Amino acid sequence: MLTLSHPRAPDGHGSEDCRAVSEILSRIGDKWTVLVVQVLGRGPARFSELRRAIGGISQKMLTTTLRQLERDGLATRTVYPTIPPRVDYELTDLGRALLVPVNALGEWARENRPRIDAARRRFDAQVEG
Amino acid sequence: MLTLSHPRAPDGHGSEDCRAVSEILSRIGDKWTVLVVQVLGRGPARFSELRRAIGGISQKMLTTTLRQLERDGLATRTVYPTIPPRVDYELTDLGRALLVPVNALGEWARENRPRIDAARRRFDAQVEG
DNA sequence: CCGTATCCGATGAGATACTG
DNA sequence: CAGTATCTCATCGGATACGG
Repeated sequence: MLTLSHPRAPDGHGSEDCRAVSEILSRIGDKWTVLVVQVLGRGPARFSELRRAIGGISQKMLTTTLRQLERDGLATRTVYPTIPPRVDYELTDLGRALLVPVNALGEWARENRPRIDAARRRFDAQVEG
Repeated sequence: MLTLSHPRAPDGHGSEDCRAVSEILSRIGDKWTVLVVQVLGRGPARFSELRRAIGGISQKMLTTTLRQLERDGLATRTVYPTIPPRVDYELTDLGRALLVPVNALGEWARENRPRIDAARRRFDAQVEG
């Protein structure tokens, strides 16, 4: 199932795969996407709930981020034509699947953040000196 | 014990952790960082090798990306004062550790890209219609 | 309540030219 | 070969105002 046309890569990662990682990361690596996905990971939520749960996000960016998630099939948008209007957002199966590797990365970030911070301080001290 | 339904965060992820994911993703979610990390994952390489291995990166961006990796303690920079000069870059243990969750995300991207593309086509068709 | 439209500053990133 | 400096353009994201 896995074609290994390139003998170079250590364990089956072709260079197309590298581009794939890069693209998905550029896609979800913006300021708000993963935060929204993680909040939605706790269950469906409406617009204003999301906005409150994520502190500091502007209305514009929340809308934009949610539209992108919808477009990519990671979340669904359900409109209840009541007055006042109510809109629910919910992760799709695809969105929930994404949460797995994202949380793995989160775990890594949480564990290694002190090391990164220390490295930065060392580097900046060197440069300044 | 954990319930599967609505209530709280599934397994002990506080909101600080969410921010941590977000920050690390914003850090490595730029256009070139993961590509460079993945190439370095195959072993040490010098500047021009990296540049060739990654097609399309400008000299400026490669330098910038490598400096950030160095600053964050993810890669080392070794200068050989020969003529012409030679500079080797290599992943640190921290950098290699990062490769694990990044590759997991890459695996997800590779597996689900067709689904994302299909969702996008559906969405765009709707909007246009 | 849930958006869209617009303006604007900050950052990202390519092209090019120059140095040790 | 490896890197810096500068210019330029595109995109990101916040603030604000308005509409259904």
